Amino acid sequence: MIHSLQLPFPRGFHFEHTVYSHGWCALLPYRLDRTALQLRYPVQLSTTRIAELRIGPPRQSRPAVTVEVKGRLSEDHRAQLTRIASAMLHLDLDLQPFYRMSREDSRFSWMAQNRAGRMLRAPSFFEDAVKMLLTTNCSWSLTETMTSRLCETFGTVSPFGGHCFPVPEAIADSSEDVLRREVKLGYRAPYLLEMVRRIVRGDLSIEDFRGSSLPAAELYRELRGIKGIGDYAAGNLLKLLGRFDYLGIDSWCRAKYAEMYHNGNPVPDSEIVNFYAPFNEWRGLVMWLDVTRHWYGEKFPF
DNA sequence: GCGTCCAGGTCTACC
DNA sequence: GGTAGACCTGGACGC
Repeated sequence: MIHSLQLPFPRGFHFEHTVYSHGWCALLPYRLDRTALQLRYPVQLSTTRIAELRIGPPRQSRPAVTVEVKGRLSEDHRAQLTRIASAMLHLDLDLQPFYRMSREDSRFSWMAQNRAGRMLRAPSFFEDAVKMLLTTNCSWSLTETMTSRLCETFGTVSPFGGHCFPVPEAIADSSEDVLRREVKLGYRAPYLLEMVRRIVRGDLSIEDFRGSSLPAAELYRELRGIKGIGDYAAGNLLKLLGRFDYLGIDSWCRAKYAEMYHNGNPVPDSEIVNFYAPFNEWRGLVMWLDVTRHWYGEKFPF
């Protein structure tokens, strides 16, 4: 049975630019119908019940958000799914101050004009953190493969196809050997295992990062305290929390910046940091949009 | 077919 | 606090 959800969309929301804001839409359990521009995601409502969220192109300026689930949908589950869809699209992020700032600089005013900057997230910060760990020191195709194998090995089978993203408990009961041999995480295996076991023990309240009022520097320090999360991963996880104080520079950003501003000649990170420093608390977002600007004029790569 | 390099890094030991 | 070296995987590339 198909149910529709009503979400509170902020002014200036852009569905397509949110979906394609970075690579998350290409990682399971997200499934993207590129022709219809419909994003699907299986949500485990209980041990025996799974719903599929379907977020589609705008109708009357608002994306159509529907849920397919066998049978009736309780009010509690409807509210839960509404919260999840809202969290995925990061609808509570106010980008108006960022757009006002970008309009003041002709080099970056396109960001406001394109309503860019809202980044797709996972339903949980746990999933964001795991996926970020799996982007470190490898090609994008390997990130896709590792994520798929993680879902297939530990996630519940969805009646709508594929698997759900695993809960920490499912991975915590496993072993480093399984994570290395079957999921092929390599040296990331002990990092993931330590993270999920800390969560299960109650030593790491990972979902508290979302909605935290702590200063960005404090959140950054906490994230760096998770094994396997370094400067790059912590900086980019902060972006998924709506904090853009850190750049999260990786080799791809480095190369793109060098190509855009130095004819491809490598520059030290300190120069990139200085270049975006005037944008203060928005500098991480300005950098990311700047180095991905060609996506908006040409074609999104995912 | 085989060896090497490296990609959307991080940790640890050492200085 | 700065840096060298080790670390998994898998695709690209040269031979």
